[in-house]
Amino acid sequence: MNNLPYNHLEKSSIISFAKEFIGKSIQSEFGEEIDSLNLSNKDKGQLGKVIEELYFKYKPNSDSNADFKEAGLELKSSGLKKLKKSKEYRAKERLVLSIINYVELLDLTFEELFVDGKNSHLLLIFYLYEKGINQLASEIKLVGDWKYPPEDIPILKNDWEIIFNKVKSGLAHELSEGDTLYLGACTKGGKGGNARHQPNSTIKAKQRAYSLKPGYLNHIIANIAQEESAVYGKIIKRPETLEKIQSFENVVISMIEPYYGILDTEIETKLKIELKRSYQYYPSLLKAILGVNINQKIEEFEKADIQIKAIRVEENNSIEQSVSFPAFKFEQIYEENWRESELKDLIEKKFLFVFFKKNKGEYFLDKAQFWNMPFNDRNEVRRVWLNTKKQIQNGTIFKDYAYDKKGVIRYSKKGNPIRKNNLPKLKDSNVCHVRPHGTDSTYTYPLPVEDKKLKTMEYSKQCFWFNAIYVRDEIYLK
DNA sequence: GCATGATCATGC
DNA sequence: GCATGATCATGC
Repeated sequence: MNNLPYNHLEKSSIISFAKEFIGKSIQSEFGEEIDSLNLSNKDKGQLGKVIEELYFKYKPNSDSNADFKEAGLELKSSGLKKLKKSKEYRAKERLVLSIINYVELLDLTFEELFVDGKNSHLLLIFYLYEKGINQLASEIKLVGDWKYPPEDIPILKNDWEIIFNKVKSGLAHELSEGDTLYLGACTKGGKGGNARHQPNSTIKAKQRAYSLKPGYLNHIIANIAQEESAVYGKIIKRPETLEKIQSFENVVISMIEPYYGILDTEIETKLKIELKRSYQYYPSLLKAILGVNINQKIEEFEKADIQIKAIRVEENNSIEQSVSFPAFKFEQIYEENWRESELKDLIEKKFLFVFFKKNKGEYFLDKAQFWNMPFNDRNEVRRVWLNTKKQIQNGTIFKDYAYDKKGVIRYSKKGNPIRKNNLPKLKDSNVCHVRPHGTDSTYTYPLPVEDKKLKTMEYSKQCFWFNAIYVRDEIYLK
């Protein structure tokens, strides 16, 4: 290893050498050598491994040591996607760290893994992801190293403990990324064939790896790119606050709790703000309670990728409105399988539900609670997703127009014909359904397959909804 | 009063 | 001009 163009014993040398790779690609620099590596199709996705071998001329290892074991640096490559609107970069997906060995896990401490061990100091090489372009030909866009700052350690440790305790209790098969904030337990490996034994249970569990969740990875990216700016609003100013109250969730709840039982308008008065009665009223009120400007993002929520939902509850404890998500792209569902689907990612996230309850015609803040979807319900969502996909594949979304008693097509207030569809309905599942979600019904997304009845290649935007009854019974009343 | 389709208002 | 979080509107 004496002829290396960097000093493999020194982190700083490795990092600065890595930065020289920015703007290039494996294909552009080592095109002819790629073939000599005899990469299997599986390896072709492992850009990090190839970079290590061709660029660093360093033999990769997959044992429990870090990749650059003398220097204690773990090399990770990951994709960046460029946002269309803002042109900013975001993580294409979570960053997968070491495999969670369910049996040996119980011998390793958090510190051995994330403070001193393999995952403690990362050398991150981000390539620019573009659809249809092989990783090896992708441009290296951003390079930097990452050590967990002290204020993140309590949250990471708490995450690790949640994973640890679930495995210890024989519940490895029920692990979910929504269990945790920054550090996730993501599935790794393809369909079937990857079931592992776990301690204290005879049920086999999917293979999973520790991962840095997309929100947290975006935070890292922003730091490395020096783009961290005032658009983030911190809830937790000092790490000590966190250690004292034990968990991030408790900190957030303890900030909302003082407003329990108080009318929305009184909360405005207390906070010395005036909000308009728009559909954004309750989300805005919540941000104000958390001490964040309305137009700011909340740093911890971004890092942990927490989904906030403001819900109105009626006097008889019913919830009238189902809970919407962003509109999906028909083409994307058509192309994806469940494991890599957007919806699976979404429902594995952690949610913060804040309930505003009606009393004599006015709403007061009733309670706030963190939640993530139980294992069995996630399977039910999968079923609904598959049914949705089937309609898209078959070109059978459109069912019929809505007619009045005289047999004339009904039109909406805005003058658009009302169309009924075959997508999964409220009654088809006790967890979720599909309904329109756009500015109005003329806002469409392209269809991958022509709609058989409508003879068009587009349809009104739709999204998945949590059933209102599900939210009431499984979250509000629990 | 529920189920379903449609749309509002804001912010980027 | 559209994405989004949320809520409205109408028929049955």
